[in-house]
Amino acid sequence: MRIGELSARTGASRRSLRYYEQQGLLVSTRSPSGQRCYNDDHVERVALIQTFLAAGMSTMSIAQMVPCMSEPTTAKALHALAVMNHERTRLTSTIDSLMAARGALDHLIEINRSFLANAADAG
Amino acid sequence: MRIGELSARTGASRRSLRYYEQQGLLVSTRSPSGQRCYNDDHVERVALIQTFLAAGMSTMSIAQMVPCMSEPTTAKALHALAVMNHERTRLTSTIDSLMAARGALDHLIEINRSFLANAADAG
DNA sequence: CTAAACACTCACATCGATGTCATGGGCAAG
DNA sequence: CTTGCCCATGACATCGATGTGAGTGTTTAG
Repeated sequence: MRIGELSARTGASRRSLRYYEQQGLLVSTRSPSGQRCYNDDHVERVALIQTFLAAGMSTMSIAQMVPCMSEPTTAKALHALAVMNHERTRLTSTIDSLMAARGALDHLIEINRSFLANAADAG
Repeated sequence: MRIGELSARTGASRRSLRYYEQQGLLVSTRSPSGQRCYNDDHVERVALIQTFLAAGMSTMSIAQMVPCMSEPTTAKALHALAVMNHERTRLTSTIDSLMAARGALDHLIEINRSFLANAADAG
């Protein structure tokens, strides 16, 4: 399939797909005229990229974790593992932050409800 | 206290503190010469702001949720409540995304470990 | 009094993923 | 051949919180 179809299937814009390739997250074969060709595996790969990007990872981290431009090497795998552990730690602490924020928000919501109840009584 | 001390106590830069004020997240009284004066309550307030910013909320949302520039009104409280519920939904779905990403990451880590184990056997 | 440390405002720079526009080639249907 | 749609590349724009630097006034310690 060409880029338009991959875009439609994944929800990623054509612009983004080209960007992912430029950043080494995605490879494509090219037709004789230079157009990008993809297969079903690429749909899954883009989904993974989207999952990671949505989690706030940078394209550089993703490229290091899930190389696609070169053969896997022991050295690269070790580096990838280090990056993955780092990102995992970051993810977990971000999740904690978000849960803390949600707790604070719940508290505020409660306060706000009380204020509105009092206002209703008074008014 | 002046801005330097508030910065030291909260970890927010002076630049950020002035920005929060400009965005309506923080108020300060001014000394005759124009310097900002804060009290202990401001330390807590900045902590709350940091919690929300770290959760990816915008200063505008925070300003709507926790107004400090004007008297609370029923209308404003209703608006604040709407924003809070919206942010809460967003937070929850972001947390879900992060946990999904962490799951995907764990899967990759496992694959990577297997690869390294095989490489060690072969090498 | 003086020097150091702090504060003020204003303006410009930064980062990263993505949007958008310009310009031009590729290909199928009429 | 032409019209219309898809694709290619490259350059510039965007957003929001924060960094940074210039130029100037303020407070405090010696």
